Amino acid sequence: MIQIDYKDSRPIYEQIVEKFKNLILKGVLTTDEKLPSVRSLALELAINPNTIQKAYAQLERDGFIYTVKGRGNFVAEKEDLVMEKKEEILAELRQLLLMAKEVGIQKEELLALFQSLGEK
Amino acid sequence: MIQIDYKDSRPIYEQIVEKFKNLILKGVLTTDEKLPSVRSLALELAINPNTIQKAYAQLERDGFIYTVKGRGNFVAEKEDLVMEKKEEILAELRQLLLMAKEVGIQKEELLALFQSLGEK
DNA sequence: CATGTGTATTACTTATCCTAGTACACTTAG
DNA sequence: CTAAGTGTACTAGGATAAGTAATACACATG
Repeated sequence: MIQIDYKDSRPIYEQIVEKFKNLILKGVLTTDEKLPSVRSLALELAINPNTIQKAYAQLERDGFIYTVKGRGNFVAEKEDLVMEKKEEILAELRQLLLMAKEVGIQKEELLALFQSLGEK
Repeated sequence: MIQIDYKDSRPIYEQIVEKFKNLILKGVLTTDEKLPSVRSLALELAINPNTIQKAYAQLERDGFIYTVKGRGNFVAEKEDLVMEKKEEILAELRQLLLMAKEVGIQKEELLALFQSLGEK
């Protein structure tokens, strides 16, 4: 299901996070589906359970899965995922617009930027 | 002119960068004014010249100063500084707006955000 | 060409990150 | 209620990266 690439310089847990994100985004894993337990996956990949744990914790922070103690890890709703991403972007946008104002970027410049993107 | 705080956990070069940025933004150091040489400041602070060098390199990357080999480091024009900051913000904004589009944030939402900030 | 300037190379020390070992805590099936 | 499966916390070892220093090089100017 998941495979580690030791030629890849990125840490193992990061590779795992990415693979699961792909599986979820592509719909291979669907809402509320159970992920392999930390132990079973650790056994399968011949690595330490804590490394899987770290990957799962990351996936949870990013809103891709939810965890139930003693039961396992499950795929989160895609709706939630999108909403969360939206909120993130809007928050960043707010902050950036404030900075823009401080630096004296004119409203017209911003609106122009806006329009140019909308047209594509 | 500059002082190191050893209780501060941040690296020395970073403290120096910040102090000079403040001095420049507050106008204590004015355009084309010469900064202390790497050696003299290193001597004064009893640290290695390379650490000062690292700080100055950072300040140059950030557009706060410009360097002339064999002559020294000098305060950059404030105009340039602001322009650079502007470009940075606009670039980030462009990227963020693209992401917003990908996630399906509506034009109305963005415009509303714009307006709310403009009114303050 | 001597002195003051920035720069490059190298190495040492320290802090941070990744992974592992182990023990603990919760949930459910039987 | 206990056994087996689950996630979690704590600690420690090893590798990697970051900060600083020592030293030597290169450019500018009087």
